[in-house]
Order: sequence, then C-alpha cells, then structure tokens
Amino acid sequence: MQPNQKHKLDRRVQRTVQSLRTALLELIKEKNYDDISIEEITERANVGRATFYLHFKDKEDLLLEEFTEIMDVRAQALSEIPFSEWLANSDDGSGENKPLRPLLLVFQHIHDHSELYYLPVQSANASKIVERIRKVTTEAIVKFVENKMQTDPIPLLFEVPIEFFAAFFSGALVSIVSWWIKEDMRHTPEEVTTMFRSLFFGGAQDTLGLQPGAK
Amino acid sequence: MQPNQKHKLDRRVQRTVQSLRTALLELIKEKNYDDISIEEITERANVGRATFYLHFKDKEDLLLEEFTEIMDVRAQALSEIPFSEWLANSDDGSGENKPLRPLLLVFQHIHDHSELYYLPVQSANASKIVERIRKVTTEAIVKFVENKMQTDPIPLLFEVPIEFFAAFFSGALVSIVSWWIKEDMRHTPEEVTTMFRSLFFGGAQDTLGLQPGAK
DNA sequence: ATATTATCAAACAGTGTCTGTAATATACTA
DNA sequence: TAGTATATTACAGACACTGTTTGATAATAT
Repeated sequence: MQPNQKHKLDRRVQRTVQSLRTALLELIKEKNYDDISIEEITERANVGRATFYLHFKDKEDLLLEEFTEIMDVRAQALSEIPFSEWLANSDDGSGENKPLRPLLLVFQHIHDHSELYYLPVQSANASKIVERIRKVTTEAIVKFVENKMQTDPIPLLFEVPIEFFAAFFSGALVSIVSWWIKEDMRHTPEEVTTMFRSLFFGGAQDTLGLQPGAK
Repeated sequence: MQPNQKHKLDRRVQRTVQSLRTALLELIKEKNYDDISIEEITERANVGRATFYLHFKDKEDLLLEEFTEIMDVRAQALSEIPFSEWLANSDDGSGENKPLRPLLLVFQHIHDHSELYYLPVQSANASKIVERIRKVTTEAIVKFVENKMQTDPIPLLFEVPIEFFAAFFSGALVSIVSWWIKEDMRHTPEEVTTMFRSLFFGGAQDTLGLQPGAK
C-alpha cells in the first residue's frame, strides 16, 4: 500500500515546493519574467536544479501554482452563488444593463490580482497558462450546466452541445480578459462585465443593432 | 538605399527557406510534431543549424509559414464577400438557421486543411500559433468593422468598443475551432457554422432559451 | 570588380531528462 | 516510545538539444 496517497505531503516536498514558489515570486518582482532562468530559481531556493523537475514541468508550471491558489478561493465563492444569479437578466424594467454579479466577481478577481494575471498575457512563453485557465473555465461551465440541468431542467441547450457552449464562453472570456489587460485595464470591472454580459447573453444582433439582411 | 526591400529575395534565402519548409513537412508526416528537433530539420534540409535562426525564431515560426500561405488564399476569398452576407440573418421566414456563408467558408477551410490545423491544437508546444491565428482574426475583424462603418454607417457598435467586439469574436471562434478539432470534427462545417452563428448573433438567451430571472 | 549579405562551424549558457547514490521522511514493530 | 525497515526524495553529474553570438568564408547582386 502506498503510505501517502492524499494523506500528508512529505516534509521535504513541502519545503522544496515552498522554497521554489517564494523564490519565483521574489524574482518576478526584481526582473522580467521571461528573463528568469530555472537555474536562478533553484539557486535562490537552495534546491538542486534536477529537483525542480521532480515537481514542475517548467517555469510556467511553477507559476501556475500561484494561479491555482488564488483561483480556488474565487471558485469557492462562485460555487456558492445560486443559479438564478447566473442566468438572471436585467431586462426587468429596473433600468439598463446592470453587471451580472457572478461575472463581476470574476473580473474583479482578475483586477485584484492583475500583477499575476498580466504575466501570461505579456509574456511570450507563458501561453500554456492561458490555455490552462481556459480549460479550467470550460470544465467549470460544463459542470455548472450539468448541475443546472439536473436540479432544474428548464428548456435549455436545444441546439448546441454543452461542450460547444462552454468552449464558446470560455474562449470569449479569456480573450476579453487578455484584451482588457493589454489595454492596461482602462475599463472598470463593472464596465467589462456589462459589455460581456450584453454580447454573450444578447448576442451581436441585440448588442450592435445588426439587422437581418443589412446592406 | 537598401537593394532588396521587397524587390527580390536573395536566391540563397529562397533555397534555404524552401528546404527548411519541405523538410519540416516531410518530418511531420513521418513522426510526431513535438518529437521533431531543429537539428533534425536542418540536417534533412542540408542547412547549418545556426542558419535556421537567421530566418525563424523557432519550430513554430517555421510551421507558421505554412499557415500563412493557406490562410492568405482564404483571406482573399473572404475579402471579396460583400458586407450584406456577413451580417445577414436568416430569420427571414425562409426557414430555420441557415449557415452564414462567410463563416461557413472559414470552417470549411479549416476542415479542408485539418491535417495542418490539428497540429497546434494537439501539440503541447505550439500554442503560440493559436495565439497568432487569434491575433490575425482580431485584426481582420477590426479592419472589417472600420470599413463597414465608413462605407455604410448604420447603427452599429453603440455599447462596446470595436476591439472588445473583435476580441470576443476571435476568442470564441478560435476556442470553437479547437473544440471541434479535439472532437475529431464529428460535426460538419455546416453544423458548426449554424451553432456558432446562433450563439454569436443571437446570444445565449435566444439560443439556449434562458429566461430573465430563471430559477 | 566590388561591396553586400548569407552561410557556416564553433562555442556558450541554459533546458529538460536520466542516471546512480546519499539523505531522510514515513510506517511498522517491539 | 523508540528503533528499524522501507519507500521517497534530493542531489550531482552527464547527456542531447536549444537559442544566441562570433569571426571567417563563400555566394550573390549591382
């Protein structure tokens, strides 16, 4: 039998991983992310270079550790929001487009941790992190919709598979976040939420006023 | 004056680049893309390894050459389609969702060249190509909308900046293509077009039947 | 014919992987 | 509770490959 399945982590592993994480975070504050070498990280962390590869695939993988941590916190908060708030529309006479709270939480989260999220966006060699975030988002949506369908199976998803819906949403979301960061976050989280909600729920037709057969 | 601005390429360059391109294409057919090394490519192409880096940044950059070539052909065809066909909606009583022709051309193009497009999707180290394709798509949309506004400024783009719209669209599109390829293209280009058109133009509300304040 | 420019081999720091060996945590036993 | 056996981890050293730079050489354009 394996002694440590998910029980406790070996103290050595805890120390090594912790040292590597803090070393990277320190270096990020000192110099450009792309200019940080594995050797530099392991040297500062007082860890053999080969040991690095026992725990992480590459530099991105180590950085991903930080994302996982802060994302888990927000994912927890999001999972406690009832369905109604996700699907609620604001065309209820209470005024124009109001930001959708769950979506707002996502954009606020990114805004609050922009010092981390800007890294994979501006780096040339960190696109795998973006891909990973997109994947996590996709899976969360699939899970959400499947839950929704079991709990409250109102007319939903007639024309498109769940996976299509999720890929569309997550792709658009990640792309918008990338755009937002590249624009130095000139828009507020509320503005981005409202725009995204409008384009995603209402579609290009409602949002942009495109007319059938417009010439 | 520089002798060769866009005039003629040095014959040596032409030969070198051509050799490298065919060498890569040959190797792709023989073994896994990720397992192909630069040394292997240059060796087969009879080119010094250092010479590779005079023309390309990395393996992806060389592969991108192939994409650029086939994408240019399709971009030309797309640019000749009148605005009306892009924005046309099929809620004109002629039946249910019909595939939007320009969008259909895009998905058919990818379907026709799937042996190339599946590479960056299934490879672990080619996400920069996906990013590049997304960027090209974004720029094309911005250009298109700006053109449209000049030629025929009907009520358009009230609530969101062009760049937001373009990022949303291109992100969703690339993500859907990625999903489609990963699903081994079980859906036809027509089906994907119809689904994408529905979700993008009509929005999640129209497409999925989400109701305001649904519980 | 001559100035450009591309190519090349060699060398370098860094990456990612794989050894065998030493260190040390954990689990079991008494 | 302590002591030992077992399983894991950390490590240095070696390896092929990457991406970059150098100066010398050869091909090309004008």
